[in-house]
Amino acid sequence: MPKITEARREDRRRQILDAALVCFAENGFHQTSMPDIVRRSGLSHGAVYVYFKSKDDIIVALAVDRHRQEAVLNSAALASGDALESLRALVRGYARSLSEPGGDARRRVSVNGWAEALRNDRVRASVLEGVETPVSVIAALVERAQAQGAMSANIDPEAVGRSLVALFQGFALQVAWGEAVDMQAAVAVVERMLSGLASQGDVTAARKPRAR
Amino acid sequence: MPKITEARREDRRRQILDAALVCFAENGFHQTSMPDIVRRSGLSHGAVYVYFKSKDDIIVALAVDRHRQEAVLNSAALASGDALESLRALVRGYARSLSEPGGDARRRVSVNGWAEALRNDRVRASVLEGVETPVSVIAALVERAQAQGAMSANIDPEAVGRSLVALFQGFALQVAWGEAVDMQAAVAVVERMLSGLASQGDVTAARKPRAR
Amino acid sequence: MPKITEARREDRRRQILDAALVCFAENGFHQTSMPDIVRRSGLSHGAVYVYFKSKDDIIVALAVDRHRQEAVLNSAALASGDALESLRALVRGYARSLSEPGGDARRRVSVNGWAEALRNDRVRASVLEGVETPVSVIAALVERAQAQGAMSANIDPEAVGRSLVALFQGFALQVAWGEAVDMQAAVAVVERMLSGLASQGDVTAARKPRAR
Amino acid sequence: MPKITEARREDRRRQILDAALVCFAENGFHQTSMPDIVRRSGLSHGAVYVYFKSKDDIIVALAVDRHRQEAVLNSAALASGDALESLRALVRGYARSLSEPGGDARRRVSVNGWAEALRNDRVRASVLEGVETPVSVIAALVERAQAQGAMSANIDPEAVGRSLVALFQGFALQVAWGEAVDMQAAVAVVERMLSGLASQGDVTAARKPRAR
DNA sequence: TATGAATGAGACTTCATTCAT
DNA sequence: AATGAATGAAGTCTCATTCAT
Repeated sequence: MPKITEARREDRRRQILDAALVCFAENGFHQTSMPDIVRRSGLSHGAVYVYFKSKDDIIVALAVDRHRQEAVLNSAALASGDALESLRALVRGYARSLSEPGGDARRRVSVNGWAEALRNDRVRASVLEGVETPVSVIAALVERAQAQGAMSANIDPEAVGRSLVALFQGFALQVAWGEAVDMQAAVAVVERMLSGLASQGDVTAARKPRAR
Repeated sequence: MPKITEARREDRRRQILDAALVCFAENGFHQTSMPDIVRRSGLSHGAVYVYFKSKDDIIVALAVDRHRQEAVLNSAALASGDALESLRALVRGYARSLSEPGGDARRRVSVNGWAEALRNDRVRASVLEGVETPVSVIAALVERAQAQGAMSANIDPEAVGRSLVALFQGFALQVAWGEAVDMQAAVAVVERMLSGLASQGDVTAARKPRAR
Repeated sequence: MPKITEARREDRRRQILDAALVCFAENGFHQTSMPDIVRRSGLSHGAVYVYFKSKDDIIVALAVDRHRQEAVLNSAALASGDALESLRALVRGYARSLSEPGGDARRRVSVNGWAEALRNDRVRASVLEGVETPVSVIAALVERAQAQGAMSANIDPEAVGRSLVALFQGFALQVAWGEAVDMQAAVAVVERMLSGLASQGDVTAARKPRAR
Repeated sequence: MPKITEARREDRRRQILDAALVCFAENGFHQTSMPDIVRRSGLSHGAVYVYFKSKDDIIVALAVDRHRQEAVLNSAALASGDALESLRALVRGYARSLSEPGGDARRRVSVNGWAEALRNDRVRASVLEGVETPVSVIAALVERAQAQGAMSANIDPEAVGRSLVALFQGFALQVAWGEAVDMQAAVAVVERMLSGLASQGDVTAARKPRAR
């Protein structure tokens, strides 16, 4: 029989996470103090601790939130029939999310999360799941494309997954730094790169067998 | 007139930076304390402050070191004549540096540096220079390849630069996390992708107009 | 006009005190938090404050409870006729209460109460009354024994009271610590000691004047 | 090559322990804050932490100090030849230490230590050793007295040890509380009690002429 | 140069208690 | 009567850095 409604409870949580996101984006996890978050959230010190047991829990909650949002993006990709086209759609989706205005803070916090994942097991779990999922989705699409004859059979599906994910991790990094990334041009290049994986690319492969 | 030789001075500096690298790799910049570094360096607290004015200076010094090492990798690429082959060589060079055994600490610290670059101007300068340089080198190679007719003219050279750099930033991240990245397979995929940028890729493009 | 019956009220009180006793026995008064007590009592935070104005009130209530229980033990002693035998009975009563299984928590909390009595006036009042009462009872028995000729007249009755109480305070302490106190052997020794106070001891005393 | 001499170091330590003793005597361990100790010691906050890793370490250090002082008292007792007289000397020694003017703070802290020993293993170790040592010493003296025929053979030596120690623990408690304990009268009673353990104290006393 | 004791601000978190519901 | 969210003061401890030696 809680004294406040579930909705209000969720509001408070969000209020804290929003405040934390802004602080973390500005100063990183470990140079943001709890007083910073408290101040920005407009709540009292103790109130924050009602909703989150520790600063670490706030960091983890943000990582989980982030991962949950991205999951939606990925799950949609497997629906369509044309595997190659699905891949291209996925690429465009990633690109779009990197161009999203107002997503700055979230992108900066993501980069902080990558570093945090190196030593914080809970963050690591969330972040790695956020990486492994798209890798698997892409690998599945590649396999489907290979089955459809649209992609050369001697390509390692997982390697394609890791490569595309790596590509967008790097883009995310550059965007977070505020570098002048021309996302449209980048997508054009990536689509050319994808075409290198398509079947006709094999001709090349046949002519120039790679050592391995 | 220094009371110790320049060589000894350099030794001390290295001793401190080595200690700091290990600590930072393990715990990140802001969860490593000066006492941690002092302890691991085997020096005294005060001695460390003789060589570095602040903890921040140590972080920056490591970033600069890192950047200096990478510069070598890039500068070599422009020498050879065949631009496309140079690109491939560059790719293999990056891949090799990611597989280098014993480079773990350095790679982990790099990821921390990416986050640090978001808010620490001196680190940012160093890190961004470390990104812009290869972007330019690759763009130059692409332009040369286009001039040689080995690459389609309607590709944005800088976008290729950003893409390849992004790719390896992402790989670096995944490797730093300890994920099972099959670097050899990855290189194979990247070379296929590069072939998508090569001239014959255009033929494909012409034959199979992209939906969008 | 209370909305709940007096019985229910008393139940709640007991529920809280029982929970507090367990917590205090485990962690002491000041390392037990109100949340600890609330959790263990199964009540809500606010409910506890309905029955006790403060944490201090809970501590005092336990001290008073304890004192009330012990009072019974003492009051019985004055009934019998043979003073010396009454003393022995008292000793056996104390010993029995120290051996009582399940009394562990109460004994541990007592020791905490002794320390608390050093600075908390309300606890002090309760605890000291719990000491002064048996001292008086024993002194009265000694005086009666002296009147009956069963005990040397030149013994200070209050000193005997303090001594016997001290003896059992010390035993209580050792038992609370979980030391291997052989209570039966201890009682045997104490009875021997009591016999030293009995009349025939005087002969010795007379023959062998103490140095001091 | 410490920057300060060992003596100065020891001075500082003592300065802190003295301050802590006064604070603990006044308010107990857990109602004394580190700022309290810092303030009274006249040192800076950080300086205290140079000498003691934690508040707990200060508490333990006091317990150890205390135990070391008492050890002297006990070790002396085994020297003399006459076991019964040694026992009496021990009793007078204990009594003297309870009358020592200026020992108030130390006695109050001891009582706090007893409570602390219930849950703090390091304090417990120190405190229990401080109890077990005199118990053993007394038991040894009793055995020697029995061998000398000065004490009835059917008395449990350890029980005597525990009893005498208990007696003085109880006295210490009453003195710490500031009760009007007439130590001289108490010693007189204790010596009578001891005589109850001597051979003639036996019911059999008449039948069993004592050696001495 | 080098030492390491010292500083004191500030970190995270918990607490006893209150009070709107 | 009872709930449990909220308060904000205060707790312990660590930190980057300085400076007497």
